[in-house]
Amino acid sequence: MFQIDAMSRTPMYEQIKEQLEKFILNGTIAPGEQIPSVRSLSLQLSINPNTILKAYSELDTQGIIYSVPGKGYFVCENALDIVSAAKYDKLDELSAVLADMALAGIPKEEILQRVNKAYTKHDR
Amino acid sequence: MFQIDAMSRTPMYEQIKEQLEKFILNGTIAPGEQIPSVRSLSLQLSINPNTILKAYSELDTQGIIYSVPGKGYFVCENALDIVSAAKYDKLDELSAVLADMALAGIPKEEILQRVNKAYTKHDR
Amino acid sequence: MFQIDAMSRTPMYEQIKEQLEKFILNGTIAPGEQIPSVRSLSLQLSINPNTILKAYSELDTQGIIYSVPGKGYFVCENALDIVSAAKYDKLDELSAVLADMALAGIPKEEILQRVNKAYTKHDR
Amino acid sequence: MFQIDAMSRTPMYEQIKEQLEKFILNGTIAPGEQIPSVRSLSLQLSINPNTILKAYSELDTQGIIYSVPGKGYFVCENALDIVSAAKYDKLDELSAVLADMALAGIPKEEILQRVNKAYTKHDR
DNA sequence: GTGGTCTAGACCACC
DNA sequence: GTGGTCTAGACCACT
Repeated sequence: MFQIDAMSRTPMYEQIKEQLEKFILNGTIAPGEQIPSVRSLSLQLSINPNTILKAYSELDTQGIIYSVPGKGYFVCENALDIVSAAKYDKLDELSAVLADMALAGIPKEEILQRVNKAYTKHDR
Repeated sequence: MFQIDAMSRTPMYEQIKEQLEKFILNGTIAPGEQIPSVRSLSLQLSINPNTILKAYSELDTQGIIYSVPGKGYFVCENALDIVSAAKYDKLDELSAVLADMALAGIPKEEILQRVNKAYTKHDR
Repeated sequence: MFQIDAMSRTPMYEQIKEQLEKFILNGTIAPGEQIPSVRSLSLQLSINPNTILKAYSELDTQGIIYSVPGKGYFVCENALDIVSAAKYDKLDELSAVLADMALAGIPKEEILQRVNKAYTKHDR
Repeated sequence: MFQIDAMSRTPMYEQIKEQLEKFILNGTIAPGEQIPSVRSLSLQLSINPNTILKAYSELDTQGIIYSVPGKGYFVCENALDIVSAAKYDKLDELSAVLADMALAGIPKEEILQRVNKAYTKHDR
């Protein structure tokens, strides 16, 4: 389920956060559901438990998951809203990237094609 | 001309690189032209000269600028092509971001609006 | 009667202890009276019996309740005094919190209002 | 300056957070000022650097301090507001404690005396 | 079994 | 020198 690239320059704990957010968005993990325990995921990915814990506790701080000590981590009921809102916050960043690309002479059609691809994939 | 945000988590030398690339793309600095010296820029931004040097030498490695010992740094003739090509390489990254946003339920119109804005600004 | 919040970061057994102490203070449960059995309470709250047992045995150690093997747990005669004394011990902690709030610029009136509210509610 | 009680049940990193917030509130450390480096504080308190880092990065997340990699941690300009707001959020918790104490028969005068003490100390 | 705190030590990036 | 990531392993509290 989870897949980590240890060579990537984006930290492992960030990769875990991103993937879990993705799983929440696409419904692989539903609100209220329990997520893999720190230990089990650390074994599965052959990663140190502390790394998993860091990812989980940051998601906890953001209100996306919550911990029940002795039982495990669970997805918050309003997790979907929070994750979506976070993505909205990245729109300005997107605008900056687009402006760069426009400046670099990347044709508008190239961009639009990518947009369409992203949104038709979602329709399925 | 250059502006650095010390609070940002993107390294200062990266910020310098990005800004210089932008200046090359929008024609503020033309190919063959000399760019600010390491010392002058370090004074202007009150930044350690080593930080400027790191940015410049990476741009040098990429073939975007070149150094003439004793005179300074100059923009390569084919700098524009190289910078543009680098932006093209970021298209796949863009696709990934777009897919995320589609999944997050951000309306396609919102994206298209941003695309149009970026490209009309460029028309000027 | 008892209500447990599994999402809270305060342990369940602590919540049970606090609630039972509250019931003793406000007279819902009188000294000498029997309290819910470990098994029945565990069923009612859908909680592991060990959790209930831990709460009860700590209250036992404190001299607030006592167990009669084969019959159940009962409230000690002097339970009220012991619980009250425990609350007195928290006064210093309260002072520290108040000092913090004073430092944070919370107006004294705001505090006094809360004090009055707590004590008028008690008059009822 | 900082003092940690390793025996306390409140985690060391929490103690560090609390003390730093206190220093910000009482003006010992002003907004914009640099705070002790992770390493220096770890040496001074004979505590592992990771423990300091955990405290600092949580304060970073809360927007109370910010890090400039390679330079150190600094107090945010609006740190005072954020810390004060956090204390306000604890008012409801205070109300609950007060209600408990009222129920326990602690005389109102005892409470008022503590309130006055906290607020006259602040007047100095 | 679960999460959570802490330690000791390594390595990297940035300044 | 600074912060930041990651590992390995210990110990505690909760269920």
